Amino acid sequence: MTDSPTKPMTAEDVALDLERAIHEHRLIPGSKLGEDEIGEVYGVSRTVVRAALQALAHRRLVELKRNRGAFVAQPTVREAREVFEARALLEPRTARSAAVRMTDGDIVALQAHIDAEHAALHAGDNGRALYLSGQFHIEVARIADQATIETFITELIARSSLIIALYWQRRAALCESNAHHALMTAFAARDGERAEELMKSHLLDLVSSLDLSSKASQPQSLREALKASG
Amino acid sequence: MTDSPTKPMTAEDVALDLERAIHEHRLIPGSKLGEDEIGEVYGVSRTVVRAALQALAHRRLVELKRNRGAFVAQPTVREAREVFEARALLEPRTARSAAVRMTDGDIVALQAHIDAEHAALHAGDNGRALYLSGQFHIEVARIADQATIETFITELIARSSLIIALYWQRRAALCESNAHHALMTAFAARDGERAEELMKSHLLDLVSSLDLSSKASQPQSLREALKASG
DNA sequence: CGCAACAAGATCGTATACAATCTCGTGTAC
DNA sequence: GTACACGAGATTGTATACGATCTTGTTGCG
Repeated sequence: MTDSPTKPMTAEDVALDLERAIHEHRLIPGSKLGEDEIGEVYGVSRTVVRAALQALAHRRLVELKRNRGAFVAQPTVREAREVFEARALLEPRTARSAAVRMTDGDIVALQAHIDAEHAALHAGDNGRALYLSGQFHIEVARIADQATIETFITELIARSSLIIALYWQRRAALCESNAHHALMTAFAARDGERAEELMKSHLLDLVSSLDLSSKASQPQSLREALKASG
Repeated sequence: MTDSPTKPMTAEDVALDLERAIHEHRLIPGSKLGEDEIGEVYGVSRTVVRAALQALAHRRLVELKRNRGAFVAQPTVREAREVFEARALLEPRTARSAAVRMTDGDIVALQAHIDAEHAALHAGDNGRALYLSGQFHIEVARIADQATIETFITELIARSSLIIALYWQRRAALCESNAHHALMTAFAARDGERAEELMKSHLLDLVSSLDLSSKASQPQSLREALKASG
């Protein structure tokens, strides 16, 4: 089990790993992503690192500043509202389609997903719990069998993770527990109408758990944030 | 006006130019996009060409095949259906928002857009007319003031152009003329409800103008197509 | 003492070179 | 005559090298 001759990772591998790290809040918004640094970590050249960063930039997960480098994106309040507007347009109808097409196997898989989320939560691994709660939404889109919409939702979920990192205010519990469980009952009953409504309220709850008062924290740059605290 | 000392284009410039060419059907689905060839055309190195192609690949406009190169994407029948499903979810509600927020200036600009489309059509420039008809939808999204949704719609419009290139059957007239004009009347009246309904029917009309009988033409590769004709 | 100009270091942008893989034509065996 | 195997050519994948730009510490002037 030597790890020295690890076969070279491709750009997509690096992008996926970075995306996971961002999703789990191991990389926080604003973090600098130096090309040499990442290349050294994964044992690849800057060429593939750049490709990975460009891919993430296109998904709006990192921001590329010319001659300055790549940073984990910091969605503005406006972008946060837009992301949840888009989710409100896409996800409820997708949940309805999923409810109709849902197989028994899908239900088992979804329930296992929720269980894993709870397990991570009880283990104190909030990052992983947050990641899994996002994956739940993506699973629903997959079951709805709409790959294009699934791609959009996947991007919106990832951006939502950044938004939560920046604007979360209710630190009590991860919102999902109840909402996702309620959705499961609608799925089990193949009740598309109810699934659509539940998803709609779930998204509204999510938005209301954020602090999007416009004037609030948008630390455009680390320097800005430090200035303010000084 | 010498063009020899043209300053070097950036990757995004190349990507935009290629996207326009695809959108105007100057590049048809399946076309090979050789890196050296493109680099020579735009006077840039393969490095920037690769970045441009990767950007287009992420927008699903080109397909990257490992060790084989980049090709203009050939959406399958299934992808075609999915694209219009997604548009059906996003565009009607967006048209409603646009109608409410519409300013007099917006209306003038939109009307000018339609006029340009008709002019291109009468000039026989079908490619440009198709491009402009797509831009109309994007303009609506811009007026709705939802940048995130606008990004999605922009991608869907571009993919729709590929789908039209592959599956168009009514060659009579570009579908837009009437539908877009009708939308304008709803916009002028700030009638969001009507704009939403009109956009919905417009998209349904679009789908019904395609030949999506599953077994039909999907020339996976140029070679396949030529084999069949031989 | 504060501020602006300058220079050294670091990081990114682009081009080029080399290695890996695939395509396709040629030759040989059956 | 057909089919398979081999090799030359071409194309992509990756790494490295060099130039441009930005950051930052220092120095000199006001």
